[in-house]
Amino acid sequence: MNHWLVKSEPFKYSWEKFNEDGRTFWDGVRNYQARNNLKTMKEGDLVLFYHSNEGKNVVGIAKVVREFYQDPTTDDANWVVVDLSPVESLKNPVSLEQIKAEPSLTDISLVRQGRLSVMPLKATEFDKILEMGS
DNA sequence: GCCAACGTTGGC
DNA sequence: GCCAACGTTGGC
Repeated sequence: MNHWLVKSEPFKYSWEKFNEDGRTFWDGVRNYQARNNLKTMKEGDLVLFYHSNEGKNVVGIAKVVREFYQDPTTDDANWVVVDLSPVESLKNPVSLEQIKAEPSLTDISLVRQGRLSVMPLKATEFDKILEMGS
C-alpha cells in the first residue's frame, strides 16, 4: 500500500467540508507530476489531508475509494481525478512548522517541493506524522 | 501583498 | 531543443 499527501486550500475545500460530504472526487490537479501521482494511487491507499495557505497543517487521514478516471470538470483527457473518503481527524493537527522541525521529515516533498499538490510519502514518514498528530 | 520557486509556453 | 518570459502556488 502507498501513502500520499494532498493539499487543499481550506476556503476552497476544507477538511470540515470533506467530512460533511463523506466522499469527494479530487479535482483541480493541473500539474503533470501531481497528475502522475494521482494515477499511481490504488484503492485503499491512505492519504494525509493538508490545509495550505490557511492553517498550514495536516488535519486528517483520507483513503482512496476509487482509482483514477477522467476529470469530470474538463474534457481535456490529460487530467484525472480519484475519489477520496475521510477516515479520521488528527487529534492535534500537525503544522508545517513542526514537520520542518522534525529531522526525519525534512526530505518530504511538502518541505522540499512546496508547490506540488499531490505527493507520495514513505510509510515511515506517514507514520511519523500520525504519531505527531495523536 | 510580496516574492521565491518552479512548471509551462512559445519564439527562435 | 533551448531558453526567456510568463503564470501559478504557497509560505511568510
